[in-house]
Amino acid sequence: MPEPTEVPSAPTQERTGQASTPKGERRRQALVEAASELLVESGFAGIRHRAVAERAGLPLASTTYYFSSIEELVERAVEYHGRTELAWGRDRLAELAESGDERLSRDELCELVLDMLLGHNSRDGGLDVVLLRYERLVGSGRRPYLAPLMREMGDELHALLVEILAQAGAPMSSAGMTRLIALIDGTVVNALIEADTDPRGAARRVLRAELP
Amino acid sequence: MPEPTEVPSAPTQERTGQASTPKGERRRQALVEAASELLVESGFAGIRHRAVAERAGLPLASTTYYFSSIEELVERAVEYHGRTELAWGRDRLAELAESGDERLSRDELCELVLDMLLGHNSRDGGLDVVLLRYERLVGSGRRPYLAPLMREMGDELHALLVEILAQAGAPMSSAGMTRLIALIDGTVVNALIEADTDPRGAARRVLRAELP
DNA sequence: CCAAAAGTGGTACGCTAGTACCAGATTGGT
DNA sequence: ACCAATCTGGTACTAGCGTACCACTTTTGG
Repeated sequence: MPEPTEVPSAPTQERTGQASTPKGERRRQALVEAASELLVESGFAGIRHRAVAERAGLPLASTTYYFSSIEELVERAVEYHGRTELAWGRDRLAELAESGDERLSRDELCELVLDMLLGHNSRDGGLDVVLLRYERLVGSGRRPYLAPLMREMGDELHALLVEILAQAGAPMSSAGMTRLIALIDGTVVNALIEADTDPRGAARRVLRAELP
Repeated sequence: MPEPTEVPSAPTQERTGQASTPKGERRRQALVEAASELLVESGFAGIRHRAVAERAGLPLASTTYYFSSIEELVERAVEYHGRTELAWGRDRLAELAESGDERLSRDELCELVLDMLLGHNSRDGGLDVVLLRYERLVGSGRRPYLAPLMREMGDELHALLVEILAQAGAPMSSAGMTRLIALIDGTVVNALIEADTDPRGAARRVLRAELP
C-alpha cells in the first residue's frame, strides 16, 4: 500500500465499469475486440496489457485505464467472443427455419453441429483453432469469476443445438444432448492429447455414429 | 550465439541425458520427483527452475545442470507421474486377479474406473486434483514433444481398463472403451467449465448409466 | 465559457522467469 | 595418488510481465 489517503481524481479503483464518453466507449470496445482476437489466437496467455494495446493501436496505459485488472479484460473478451459465436449459430438456425421445406442433408447437419462445438473456423483452420478452444474451456476452470458466464453461454449453446436438431428433423432430448456434447468434447480432448492432426475428423466420425 | 568456439568442458548442451555418478543420479531423480509433485499441485506452470530446486532442496543451478531446458524437465516429470499412476493401476488389477472368485461389486468397479481416469487421489481431494489432471491433458496439446509419451501412456491406460473390466466380469470392446473414455472425459471437462464442485460425481452418474 | 471530469500516453518500478557463468569441491578410473 | 571429468552453488544477466505514476489534452455539463 503506497499512499492510502491520496487518489485525488484517479478512477483507477472501482469506477472502471464503463467509459462515459463516446470516444472512450469506442476505445474500450476496441480493447475488448483486440483481447478477443488474442484469446482466439493464443489463448488466455495471449491477453496481456502490451499485446492488447498494440493490437488495438492504443497506448499501454489505456488498458489499465479502462479495465481495473487483467481479469476484467479477460472476462470481457471471453464474453464478447462467446456471444459472437452464439449469434453466428442463431443466424444459422434462422436460415434453417427460413429455407422451410428443403431439409439439411445428414452430412450438412453433422458439419453444422461440429461448427457449433468446435468453432466454425475449424473447418479449414485445423489444429490450432480447436486446441485453443479447448484450452479456453479447461482454462475457465482456473478462473472462477468466469464460471457464471461460461455456464450461461454453455446453456445457450445447448439449447441452440437442441433447436437446430429439431429443425433439421433429428430431434434429441436435452439429456441426450448433454451426453452428445460430452462425447464430442471428450473425443476432441483425446485427439488433442495424442497430437492428432485432425480432431474435427475424429469428432465427425463419432458424431456420425451417434446421429440416427 | 555467445562464443561458438569455446565450451571447454561444459556439458551444458547435448549430454544432459543422464548423470554419470550415483550421487548425481540421485539428485537428478530428486529433481524429477520434485517437478512431478509440482505438476500435480500446480500444473505445468508450477514446474519452474526455482520452485523445483527449492522443493528438492537443491541449488537453482542444479536444474540447468541436469536438464538442458525446462521442457526436458517437464517431460521427465510427466513421464514419472504417468508411470507411477499406471503402476498403481496394475497393482489394482493384480489384486483383482489374485482375489479370484470373489467379484467386485458394480459400485466398486465404477470407483476403480474413476480412479484410473480421474486420478485415485480425486476420491477426497475434490476439485483441484481433477482440474489439474485435465489441464495437464489439454496442456499436452501445446507441447508436441510430449505427444509420443502421452500416446504411449494413453494406450497403456486403455489396455489396462479393458483388462480390468474383463477381470471384473464386465468385458468391453476396445472401441467401446475408447468411446467410454471420451464420454467420461467430456463429462468432466464440462463439469469443470461450469465450476461444478463435484466433477467425479458427474462422471460417476454417466459411468453408472453406461456400465451394464 | 469555463472549471471539472474524463481521457491520453510516455515512462518507470518491482517482480519473476529462464538461463548463463565460473571458481571451487568432489569423485572415479588408471 | 593424481588428474581430468563431474558436480556444486552462489550470482548475475536479460526479458517480459502487471501495474503505477503524472503531466498533459480533450470533452462535457451547468
